[in-house]
Amino acid sequence: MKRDSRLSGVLHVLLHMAEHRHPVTSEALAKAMTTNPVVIRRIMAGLRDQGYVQSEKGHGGGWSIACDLSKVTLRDIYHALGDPSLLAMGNRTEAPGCLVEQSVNAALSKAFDDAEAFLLARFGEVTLAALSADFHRRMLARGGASHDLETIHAS
Amino acid sequence: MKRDSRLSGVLHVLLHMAEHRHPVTSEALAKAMTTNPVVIRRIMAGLRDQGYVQSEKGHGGGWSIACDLSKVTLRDIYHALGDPSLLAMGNRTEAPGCLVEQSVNAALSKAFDDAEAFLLARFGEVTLAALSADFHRRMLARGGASHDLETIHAS
DNA sequence: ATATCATGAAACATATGAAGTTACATGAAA
DNA sequence: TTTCATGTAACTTCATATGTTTCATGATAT
Repeated sequence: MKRDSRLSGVLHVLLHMAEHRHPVTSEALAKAMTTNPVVIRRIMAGLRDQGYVQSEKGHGGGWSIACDLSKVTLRDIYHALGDPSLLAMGNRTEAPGCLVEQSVNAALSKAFDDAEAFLLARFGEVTLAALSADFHRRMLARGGASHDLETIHAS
Repeated sequence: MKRDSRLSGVLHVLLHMAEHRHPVTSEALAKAMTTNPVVIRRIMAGLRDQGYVQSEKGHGGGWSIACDLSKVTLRDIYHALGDPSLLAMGNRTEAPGCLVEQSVNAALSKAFDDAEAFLLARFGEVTLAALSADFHRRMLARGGASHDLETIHAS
């Protein structure tokens, strides 16, 4: 299965935005992500609706953080993306008449549901602030280079 | 993401086969699964290679169980299918130069890897015999109807 | 022998959804 | 009023599970 990388992408964007005082345009973010500005706007739409980020039009416009990074977890961001599928596997039929398939579904569903709950719980343990802090640690370890988005991505 | 239902499908097939003494044809299995015989052969190929089932050509041919159901787990079957993706999500880039993305990847990869290990562990706890036993319990609860594949799926 | 049955495998079609792209309307700032 | 940036719709592209057709291979029954 082709993997959904929206969560990965949106986190990347958020952490870059956190390094900027001023709004960052979709175009600048897209360049850093090697993608298209519309893709950025698309994955940011849900976060804007939830108030995690805000967008401004016109000169000096762009995206900026609108929340306390220490209060928002990966799970919150996941929900803001619209709860995309976590698992690549699923049951063949949801409400089968066949008793065999009911047994199979029961066993698999339990495992699937538990795995999803497990993953969501993990997401809930990680705040955006923790991610950002980890980034700053890596930055220092590498020699404390610039926080600038373009500089980071130039390497 | 569209979900992969091969594991679900192959388990359904195996449990039906377990109810038959004689080989079951791909066509009969396909009819029960409302799919195509070639699809059956395709998902069974890996299991045959691993020796969990065997196939015979010609009159009276078809598929039959070739293993001890109490010794084979869902995890074994999963591997026989070729280790398909378990998670629908993944990192945007595997080996990013960007330190921000490295932080994101590190956090997500840990959660993803743990969730996969969790799910595989669950699979490893369930034997085919346990699934079959669960089916028989459901059968008795419903009044102990026929084990016949066609009868089961006629309902 | 040969007709029939069943698998094995290749080739192709279909469907779904993420990702990428284009185009244009909306609205804010210089 | 020109420029910039987002908002949104529509479209293309791509990957992959699933479905289908076709024919070769081999086993069994008559």
